[in-house]
Amino acid sequence: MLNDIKSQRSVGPDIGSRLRAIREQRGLSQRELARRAGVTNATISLIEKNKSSPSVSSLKKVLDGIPMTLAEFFALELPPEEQIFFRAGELPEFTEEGVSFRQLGGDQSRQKLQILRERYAPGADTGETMLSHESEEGGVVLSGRIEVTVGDQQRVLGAGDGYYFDSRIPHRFRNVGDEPCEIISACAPPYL
Amino acid sequence: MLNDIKSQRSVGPDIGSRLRAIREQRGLSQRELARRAGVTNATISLIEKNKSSPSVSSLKKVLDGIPMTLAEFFALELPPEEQIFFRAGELPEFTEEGVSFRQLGGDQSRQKLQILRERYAPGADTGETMLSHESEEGGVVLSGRIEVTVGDQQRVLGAGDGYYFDSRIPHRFRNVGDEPCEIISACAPPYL
DNA sequence: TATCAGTGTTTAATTATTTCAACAAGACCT
DNA sequence: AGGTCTTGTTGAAATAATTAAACACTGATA
Repeated sequence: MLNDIKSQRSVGPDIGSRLRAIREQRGLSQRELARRAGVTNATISLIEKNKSSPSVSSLKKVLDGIPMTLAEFFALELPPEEQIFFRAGELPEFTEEGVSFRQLGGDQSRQKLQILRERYAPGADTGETMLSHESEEGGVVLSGRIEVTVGDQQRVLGAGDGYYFDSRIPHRFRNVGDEPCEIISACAPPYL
Repeated sequence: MLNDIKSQRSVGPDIGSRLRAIREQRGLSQRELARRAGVTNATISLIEKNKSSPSVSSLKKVLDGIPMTLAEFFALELPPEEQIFFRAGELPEFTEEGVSFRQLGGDQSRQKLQILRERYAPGADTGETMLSHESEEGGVVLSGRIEVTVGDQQRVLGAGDGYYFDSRIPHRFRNVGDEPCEIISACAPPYL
């Protein structure tokens, strides 16, 4: 390599910008992060400028100083949005306090399976009293961001992320973003 | 480094085992993967035996030959107990003749509900012999176009369209477009 | 048996990364 | 102004990763 790793063959993902963004977001200087990570500040500088592609073990040391796992770090490169085109559906729609449901298959009372296309307006919430029913349910987030609480676990899911749990565990959905969140979910047996 | 990266300071996560497991699962030899990735077989061997910690750019090259993203690779951390949340790249994937399935919720044999993200390559087909099983199933098309045959009914669905039927009725899915088709589907009880 | 094609491993040479140390620019204080 | 912090960057030396080529092993075939 001469000077810039990109001068060769545009090799390597843009690790540098991501690391810099994360570091700056946490208010750490290159030297401070280097100290916590047990590397030199030069290493941080070179990585951030994409002048070297760190070994996995080096990158792990750096991330330990943040701290952040390798999985979390690389998860940030996931597709920004799902490319989905919707045409006007024939699905019946039920709206209630910022949450709209459109359901596949007309009569849910005679079905084993309930499939919904859910839309949460910004700030919409299934409510402070947690939901709980005799089912199992799961879903995939299409767009937006939603905070899912299941028992004592809580995470914010984005496009492409999913969930699956026993519906008897108290749960709650809340759109914590500033844009609507769309989910395709399934529940068996149906929850009315 | 002297001989073994672990002789130094037990540095680095166990990248080697993970890479080896993935490679063997796909039925690739070290040399074949090396050829696809544009590296030498020695590199693969050393990485798998944790005798070298690959640079991120090298690891990316290797994963491109599988193919798999860095995020997916590092997201492959085994569920400690019951897994509720799934990151986008984290879902286990099964591919067969142009159709790939990624499933929410690890163990389908103990679940009431099976939720899949399905991807049909252009021309992919569930087969001339119609499917039939004791379930009910439905889904929503995210992108692409797919011809769905259920009993004596047949339709081509596009993005946003959906379906729901009794799985005992013989059915078949076929990508009649020239681009991949993605579907989120659900089935209860699971069809193995 | 001999041979061929495949596998994974190992060593020396090459190439890349990391360190050590110095440098330049900016902010802040006296 | 001059100090004195801090910041991020860069060059030469030290260290680690990658390659190229050979090795040893397995199973299939003639």
